[in-house]
Amino acid sequence: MPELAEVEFYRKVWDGGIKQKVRAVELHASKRIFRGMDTKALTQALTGSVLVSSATHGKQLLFRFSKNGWLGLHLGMSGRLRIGVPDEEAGRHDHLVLRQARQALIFSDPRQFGRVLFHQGVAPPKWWAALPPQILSEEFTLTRMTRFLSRHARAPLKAVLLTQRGFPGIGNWMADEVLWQAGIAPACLAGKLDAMQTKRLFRAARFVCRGAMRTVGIDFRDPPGGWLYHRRWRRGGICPRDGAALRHAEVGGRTTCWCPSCQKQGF
DNA sequence: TACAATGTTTTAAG
DNA sequence: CCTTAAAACATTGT
Repeated sequence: MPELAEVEFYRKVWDGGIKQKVRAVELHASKRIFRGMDTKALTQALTGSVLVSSATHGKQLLFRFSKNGWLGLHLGMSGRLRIGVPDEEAGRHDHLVLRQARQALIFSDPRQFGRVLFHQGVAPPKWWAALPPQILSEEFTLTRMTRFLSRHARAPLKAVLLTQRGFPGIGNWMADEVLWQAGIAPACLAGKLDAMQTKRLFRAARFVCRGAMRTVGIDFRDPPGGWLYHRRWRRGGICPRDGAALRHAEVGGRTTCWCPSCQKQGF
């Protein structure tokens, strides 16, 4: 499920536990979300520590704890964060539970495509520091985006937009939304855009991120009215802009929805 | 039953 | 070494 704005929403869910001590850590150590990490070290370090702050970067979540603990989470396809009562019994998919006096912070992920990372140190983990510029930041420039497109010139734009090194936070529905708002077909190759289309893509990427953050990112409400989002799931949907029948097909390895009449192939 | 699901990683091929 | 495409991952729901 979670893309940029959904991740931001879930971050705020756990913020209810800020400034409070973690009394106990419960986790399903053998589950895939803990692959390659030391769950004993995580348990040891977080037990008795205090949740200090949280941040998101694209689809990445980082929770900072006292005693130099840094908990990184990725929600994958089906992950979500929620708050439970302090002694809530962990369900089958509740793979990580941080128990505090007033509530339990719960990470559940049925499909386990998500991931848990843990780092102990004064500085933030290096994988966090190495993340590419966020789309809504100053460092995400037209020049940078253009360079990224040219490096993937022979791939369809849909696939390029899903690449987290270039467009951190963009997922399946946001990629379709960006392309629809830019008026460019998803199968158009990234190297085929002219300067005007490139600029439209850049503006659409930022506009969609901002609009999602101001709606989904606040309280999980739907994205702004008039967006493709509201029509893309049903078969038989029509384009909000010109009323043409929307098309669905697999592009760049993912189910894709677009308007064949107002989204143009490059030349 | 079989397939698809708002995602990444690994593997293989070009 | 770089880019691209496809399969794999685990579970649920249609």
